[in-house]
Amino acid sequence: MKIRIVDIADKAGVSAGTVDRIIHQRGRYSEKTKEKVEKAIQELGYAPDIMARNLALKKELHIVCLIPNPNDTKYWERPISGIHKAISELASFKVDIKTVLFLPRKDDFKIACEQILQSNPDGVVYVPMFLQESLSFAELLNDKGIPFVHINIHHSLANPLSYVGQDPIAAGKTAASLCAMALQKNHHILIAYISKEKQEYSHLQDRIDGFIQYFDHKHSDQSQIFHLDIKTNKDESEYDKQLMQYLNKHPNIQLIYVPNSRAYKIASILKKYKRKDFIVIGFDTLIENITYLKEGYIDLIIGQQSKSQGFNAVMLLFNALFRKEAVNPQNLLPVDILNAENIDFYEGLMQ
Amino acid sequence: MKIRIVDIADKAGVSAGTVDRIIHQRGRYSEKTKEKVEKAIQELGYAPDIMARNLALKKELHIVCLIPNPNDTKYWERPISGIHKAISELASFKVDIKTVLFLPRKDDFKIACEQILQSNPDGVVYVPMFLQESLSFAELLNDKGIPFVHINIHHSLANPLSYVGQDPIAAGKTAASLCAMALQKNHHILIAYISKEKQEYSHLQDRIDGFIQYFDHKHSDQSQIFHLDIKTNKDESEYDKQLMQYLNKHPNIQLIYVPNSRAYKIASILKKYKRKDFIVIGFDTLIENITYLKEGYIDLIIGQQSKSQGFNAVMLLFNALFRKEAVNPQNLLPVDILNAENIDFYEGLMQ
DNA sequence: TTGTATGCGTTATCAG
DNA sequence: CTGATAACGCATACAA
Repeated sequence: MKIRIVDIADKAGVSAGTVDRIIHQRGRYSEKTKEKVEKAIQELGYAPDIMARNLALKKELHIVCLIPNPNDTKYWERPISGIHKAISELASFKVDIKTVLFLPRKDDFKIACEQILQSNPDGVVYVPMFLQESLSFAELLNDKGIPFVHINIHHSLANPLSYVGQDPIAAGKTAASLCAMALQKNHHILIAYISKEKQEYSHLQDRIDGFIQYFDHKHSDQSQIFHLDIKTNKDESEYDKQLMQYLNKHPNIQLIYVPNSRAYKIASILKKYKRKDFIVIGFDTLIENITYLKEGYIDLIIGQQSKSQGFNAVMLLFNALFRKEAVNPQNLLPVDILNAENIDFYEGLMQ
Repeated sequence: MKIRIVDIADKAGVSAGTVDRIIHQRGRYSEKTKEKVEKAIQELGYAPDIMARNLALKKELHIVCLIPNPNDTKYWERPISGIHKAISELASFKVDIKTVLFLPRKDDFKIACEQILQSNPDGVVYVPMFLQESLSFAELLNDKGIPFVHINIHHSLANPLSYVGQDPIAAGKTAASLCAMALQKNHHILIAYISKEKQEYSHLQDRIDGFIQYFDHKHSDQSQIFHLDIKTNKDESEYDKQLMQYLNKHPNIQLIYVPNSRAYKIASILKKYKRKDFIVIGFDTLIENITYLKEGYIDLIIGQQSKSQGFNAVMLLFNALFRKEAVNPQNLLPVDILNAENIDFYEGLMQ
C-alpha cells in the first residue's frame, strides 16, 4: 500500500497543496499546520514517488563536470566515458549534465571555474588539480550553496559533499606487496618515473610513500630501493640513455615501479633495448599501458576504475540533489590489480 | 524537444489510442494505419517516457531469482545481497522481485522450479547448478516464453537471455600467472582442495584447466604441479594429517592453489601447524577466506564480484523486460586479484 | 477499426 | 496563509 501526498493531506486535515509547500519549504504556511503535517508524514511513512515527481517537474537540474582535457593527458578519457554512461542512465530524468574541459594550467582552470559559476549550476563535479585555485573555487561554491564532488584527487580541506577516487597510499602499498611477492632474494627495486614540469599535486608522492611504508614494516631483506626521476624537458634519446645507464650501473635491479600513469614510456625504452628481464609495475589502464602489458614489457598495472570515478560522482550528486539522499563523504574505489591474463575483463574496456 | 505519443498521432492523422494499440500490438487496427504510424514514429524518432509509463501502469512485473540456500554454502550470501541492492534500486518501479532458495540437491531444485513455473513470472534469474535439471527448466521457460538469465555457472546449451558471471578458465589462468611470478626456481605447486561428495558441475575443473594451460604455454622451468583431492567424508583430524603428510613428503612445494572457495579450510590446517612458509592462493571473498588473508595464511584471493552477479542479472532482466533493451548474451565479470592490502576496498565489503 | 476520457502522484499556478 | 485544479506522458476502459 502506497502512501501518497493526498493521504497525508487527509490525515492532517489540510489540502495537498499545503503539504507540498511544507515538504519543499516554499513558505506560506503556519507553524502549527507544519507540525500536523510532519506528524502525519512520520506516522504514515510517506516517501515521494520519483516517477511522478519527475513527470510533473518543470525546471531541470543542472550538473556540470570540470575535467582536464584528455587531449593533453589521455587518462581523462575514462572518467569522461563514465560521465557519459551516467548521462545515458539519467536520460529519462529532467537533468542536464554538461562537461567542461580545462588545460592543465592554473589560468585555464580559473577561467573554467568562472564560467561555471556564471552558469549557476545546481551541482558541480570537478578534479581539484591545483590546490589553491581549487580551494577558492570550493569557497565560492559554498557561498552560493552549490554542492560539489571531488574526483580523483582528495583535498581534506575543501570539504566537498564527497570524494570519489582511490586511496593512493593503499594503492602504493598494494603495488609493494606484489613486488615483495615477485622479488627474488638480493635483488633490488627501482622507483622510476618520467615527469613533466613539476605537478603541483598528483598521486605520485602518496603512491611512493605507500610503497615505502609497506617495505618499512616488512623485514627488509637484502633488497634496496633506488629512485630515478627523469625530466621530460630533454629530448627522447637523452632519457632513454639515462634509464639504461642507471640500470647497467645497478645490475641487481630486478623490478621497476612506475608510480605515475606513464609506465608505457619506460616500457618503450625497455622494448627498444630488448630487455624483458625486468618486472615492471605501473598505474592506470591507458591503452598504451595495456599494449605493453600484453607484450610483456609491463607485468602489472594498478587500476583505479577511472570510469567509475566519473560515473559514481555524477550519480551520487544526482541522488543527493534529486532524491535528497544522504551521501558518504568518501567513495573509495577499489585498488585493482591487472595483468595480461585478466585485463580483457576489466571495466568493460574491450567493449 | 520531446516527442510524445500525441505528436506521432497528429503526424499520422490518427488518435493517441490507435498509436498506443499499434505500439503495444494489442490488435484492433488496420494494416495501413499501422504503416502510417510506424512511419511517423521513424521520422519523429519517438521513444516512450519511462517515468510516465511506470506511473500509468496498472500491473506489475514479476521477476523471481532461484539461488542456492546460503545456509549450506556461504558463497551465495553475496549474490543475494546484490539482488537486494537491485530491489532497492528499482523500488520506485512497478516491479516485484522475489528470491527462492533451494538446497543443493536435485530434488529440491526441481521442486523449486515447479513452484516458480506455477507462479507464472515475467522473468527468471537462476543458478543452473544441475545440468540436466537446468536444461529441462530452461525448456519449460522457453515454452512459456519466459526469458531467463543464468548466473555463476555457464551452460552453452540452455541458451539463456544472458549469462552473468566469470570466465573460470580465465580465472585459472590469472591465478597461474600470479603463481608464476611468485614461484621460486625449482619449487613446486600443489593443487589442493577439500571437496564434498562429487559436485555435478562447478567451476572447479575449469579453474584447474585454465591453470594448467597457462603453465603449458610457458617455459616449464623445473617446477612440477601436484594434485591432492581430500574428501570431506572423513573426520577433520584425518584430512589435516593427509595434507601435512603430503607436504612433508614433497618438501619443495612452495605454493598451494585451491581452486574452490574453501581455501580457508587449507589455511586453518596450516595455521594449526604454524606453517606460514607457503604461498596460498584461493577463490572467493568469503569472510573466512578474508580472515586468513589478513592473518597471512592465504596470500591471494581471486574474486568474481559475487554481488554484481545478482545485481547485474536482475538489472539486465528488468531492462530487457521493462525498457525492452537489447542485451548482451554474455556479461563477463572481471577476474579480481585481492590480497591483504587491497581487500578492504573491494565490492563495498566493509560497509 | 478508431477516438475519447479518466487516472497515475506530483508540481505549480491561481484564486480565495 | 490555504485549497482547488490543470498540467506532465502514458495506459486503458469504454464509447462510437
